[in-house]
Amino acid sequence: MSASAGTSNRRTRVASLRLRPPPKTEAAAEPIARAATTHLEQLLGYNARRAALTLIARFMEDLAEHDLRPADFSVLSALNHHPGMTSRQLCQHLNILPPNFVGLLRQLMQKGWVRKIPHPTDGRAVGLFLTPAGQRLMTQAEAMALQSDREASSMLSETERKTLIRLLQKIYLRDE
Amino acid sequence: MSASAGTSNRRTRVASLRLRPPPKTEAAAEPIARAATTHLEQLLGYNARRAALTLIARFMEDLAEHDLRPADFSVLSALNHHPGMTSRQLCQHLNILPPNFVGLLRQLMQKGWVRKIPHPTDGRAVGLFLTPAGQRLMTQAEAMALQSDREASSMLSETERKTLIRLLQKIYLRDE
DNA sequence: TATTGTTATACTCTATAACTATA
DNA sequence: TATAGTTATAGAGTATAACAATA
Repeated sequence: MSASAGTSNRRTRVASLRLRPPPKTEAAAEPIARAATTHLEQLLGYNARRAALTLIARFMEDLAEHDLRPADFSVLSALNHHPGMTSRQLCQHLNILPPNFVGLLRQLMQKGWVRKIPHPTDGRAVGLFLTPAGQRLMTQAEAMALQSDREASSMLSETERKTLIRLLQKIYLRDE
Repeated sequence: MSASAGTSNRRTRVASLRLRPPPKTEAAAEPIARAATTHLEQLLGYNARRAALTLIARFMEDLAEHDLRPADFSVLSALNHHPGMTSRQLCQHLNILPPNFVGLLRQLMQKGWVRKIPHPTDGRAVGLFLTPAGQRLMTQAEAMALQSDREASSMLSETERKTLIRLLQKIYLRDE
């Protein structure tokens, strides 16, 4: 999402060009703002993306206070609940390509949140574990994530929230 | 989304490492696959993103047959229904940063789908219009988009689909 | 021969600063 | 002084090919 998404929410003040004769009815400059996306709004994919970007933008702001990005959070959360996963396992379950995981993991280790422990019998594999500092971080970060997510969707009732999650899962769980 | 998302949907065959003593109950290698994301699945943002990626992956495949990417489609669709919009207007309403729009527009013009018409009185502004070829393309592409979106969400009833769109819009329309 | 982890690399998307020409 | 459009550039995120060490 572009930076302007978060900051330039005011309406455009650019005058309509009227390069064509204006329609009979009063279609001024302003209505274009809504109408321009009207056709896209029929698409479920478009709506899901817009909502996801709205929710995630909020989530990312809050994560940044912990010096984390979404991928970091996903990895640390997985290790928090399933210590000892290997790089390969994490990549498969979080849909990260192994070459892209190398740098990510290096950062998490440099920050002192993750450590490697070689597998006792398989010299290729290395188990990944949160350090005590990593565990403390995730206790905070996971609570924050839950709260952040709730606040960003505070316009929904509890029933609506549950319905929404159920329908969204119906879409993507089909794929697995 | 990584390429593996579309192709490597089979279950992992990597054995669990068991670097720690296994829990009392039978926690084998396989259950990790589901459990690893269990905590994320409570988050609306996570679910919206997963669903959006699923829907959009399908959409992108179909778009590619027309040599289009999502941003191209958005721009052409806006121009299809609102001819004469300026670059600035398109950028604001589709949330594209002007510098990133330059190359995108250049491609659309090279492909013969869009043309510029200078504003008669404002020398800075240029109106954008679909060419006849661009109009023919979008007649096909928009029909395809609707069908693609329907098919990718065919596991939902018509009522569920409408509910889902309504709830998603409730989230992101708050922002505008 | 297959798998784990890695390096190098490239492409797309997104972002900022700063320029030009017009108003 | 402000706006429309542009250039150059940088940073994420994501992708592929190929390698060394180990099984």
